[in-house]
Amino acid sequence: MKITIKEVAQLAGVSIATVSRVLNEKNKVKPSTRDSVQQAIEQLNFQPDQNARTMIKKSTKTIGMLVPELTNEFWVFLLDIVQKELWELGYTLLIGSTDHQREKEIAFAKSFIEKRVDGIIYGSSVIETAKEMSDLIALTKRYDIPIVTLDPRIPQANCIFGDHIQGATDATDHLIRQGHRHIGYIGGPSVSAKRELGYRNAFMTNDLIVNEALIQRIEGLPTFENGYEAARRLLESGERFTALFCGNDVLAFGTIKALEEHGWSVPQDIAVVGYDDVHSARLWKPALTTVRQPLQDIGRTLVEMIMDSLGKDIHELVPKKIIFQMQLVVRDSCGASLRNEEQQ
Amino acid sequence: MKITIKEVAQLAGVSIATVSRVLNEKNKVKPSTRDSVQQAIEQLNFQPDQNARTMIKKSTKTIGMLVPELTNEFWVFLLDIVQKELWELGYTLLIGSTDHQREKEIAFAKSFIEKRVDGIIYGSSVIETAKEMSDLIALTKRYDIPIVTLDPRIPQANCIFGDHIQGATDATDHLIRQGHRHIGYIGGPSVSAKRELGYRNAFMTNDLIVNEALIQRIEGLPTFENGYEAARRLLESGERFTALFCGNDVLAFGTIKALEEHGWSVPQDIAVVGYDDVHSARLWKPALTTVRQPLQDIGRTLVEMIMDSLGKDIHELVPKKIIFQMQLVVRDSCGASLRNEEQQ
DNA sequence: CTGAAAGCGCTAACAG
DNA sequence: CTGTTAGCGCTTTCAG
Repeated sequence: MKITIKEVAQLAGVSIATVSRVLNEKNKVKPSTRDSVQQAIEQLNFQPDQNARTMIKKSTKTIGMLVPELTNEFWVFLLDIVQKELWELGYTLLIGSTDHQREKEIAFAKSFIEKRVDGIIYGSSVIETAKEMSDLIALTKRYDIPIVTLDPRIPQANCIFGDHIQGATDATDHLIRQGHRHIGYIGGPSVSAKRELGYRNAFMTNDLIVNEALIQRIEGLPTFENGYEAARRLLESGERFTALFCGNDVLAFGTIKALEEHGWSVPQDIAVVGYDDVHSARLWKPALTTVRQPLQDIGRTLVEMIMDSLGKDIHELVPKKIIFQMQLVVRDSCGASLRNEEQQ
Repeated sequence: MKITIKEVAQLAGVSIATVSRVLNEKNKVKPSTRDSVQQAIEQLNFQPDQNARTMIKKSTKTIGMLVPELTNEFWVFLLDIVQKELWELGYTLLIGSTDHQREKEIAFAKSFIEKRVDGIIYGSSVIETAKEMSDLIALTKRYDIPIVTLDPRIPQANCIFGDHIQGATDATDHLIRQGHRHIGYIGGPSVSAKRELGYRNAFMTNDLIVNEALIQRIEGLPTFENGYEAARRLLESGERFTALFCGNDVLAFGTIKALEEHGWSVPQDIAVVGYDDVHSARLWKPALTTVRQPLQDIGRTLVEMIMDSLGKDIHELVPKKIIFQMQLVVRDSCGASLRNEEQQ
């Protein structure tokens, strides 16, 4: 039993055009007719078919969002912010969790395009080469679908990214200032390579040399378990190290676990710094020193940018790039507070 | 520059009907024409418009999912499972985070209906009365949209729920068996009331009496912060208690924090048990004793049920109710392992 | 096997 | 102010 604009029109004793008018609050409809139409709508519990609307209006009022994983607080909180922000603006969110896999990204993007989303928010930590991205971009251009990315830099698109080189440099530099010289790094392909670069950068600017043996790249996802494993490998390598900088907080949590199982306590025996400043970072024991990404700002800007590009001709668009500063948040795991106490 | 089935037909030198046929792999199309059509499709990078399709096929290949919050691992992991499961089946997920608010639930549901999702997965911990739910159900019935719920029990719908009375009873009973008599409960309206009932049930079956002063109901969301506050209130009340059962793990984490700040260590001075067995429960210090919800099974069943009801006439449907057993997972925070060691 | 034509439910001119 | 009508892009009879 389908209920369409036709049934409403019939019940209200008007034409479908009139019903459409009261639905869209456009051309003034005589109050009395409007009332009877509205009454019919409520009586029938009529919900206009968005798909039919879309065919004409060319807008689905939905945005597609691609995230690499849903098991990392960072992405989930971002998702949450974006979703709420969009809802306020009358949009709903279609989501795709891509597991950091390029094929899934493309597959989801295609399905988004088929659904004719109004825009795509593309979050990823995979490093993109221009060639590899051309599919996605070509597709979205083809269908005039604006896209805004978080972290991947695509010349033709609006992009937002954190200054991870700066963030990672600050984190590593902080460790160096604490007197550490043997600092390891735990990261990998699923973590922005910028963080490793920042780590190296801090060494360079301090005239120090990186011990390549202290760099552990995890193969799979940047999970707790993989952080744990990476730290174990480092421990077993026999190399000497007194501090560890981890590509993200979850990795740092796993790392701390491995360290403590090994009998080392953080930060007394070894300093650990994470990245992201996920909600649980401050709750962890020890409270994690980490690099804060301005999540709220990022989420809002993402939505702002996508909304901004909606009306416009995508081919005329001058791609904007917005970069966010990262902020080192010193807590317990790096041992800085410990040192300060000693000095006092 | 929009590219439609028309352009493809033109390029391939056939009618749009033929293009449609190769798209839907139906009536055999002569291999040679099929090839040229397929070539045209690729050349133009044609993505058929799902909205137009939907108007005829009556299926959007998308499912809407309502969750109360995205900042609790429980719902996020469930979301992740559901999303992946659906993707395998060729469906995409529209999400709505309702903040435990009834109006948002209805508003999202309406927007889902307008988009003509094929089905709705409705997760909530809000207690529903038949009257309050009638809107939502009436709406979905009206538009033949199947709905399956997680935890709310709606007579006319397929429902899945955990046996939270059993789970909470087991948890509390375990504490009682450890010798605890002064056991508090931290919960509230945004946590299934079943958990409080299970808590009470354990007291009854053990011929003990609940001290109502030890029940703390949080007003807002069941967050870390609110768990912390509830525990503080309990601490300040001056009431005596040696164990605390928390309505969910996040609440338990906050509780532990408050307890430790107060100078009590868990589990030596006080036992704490949570609920859900969220991923970080085992990583927490102390590792949290909690009640495990079979998340994987729940997610899968949710998808299974919604898929199951897709073809069928919703009005003929005999609502299924599936109940899942909860499982107590004993770790460190309840002190059981501690006692065992002492006894040895 | 393939094309022509009739809609799906709605909006947007265009008349009245 | 309101009704008629022509599509939106696609699928689906119904003929050839």
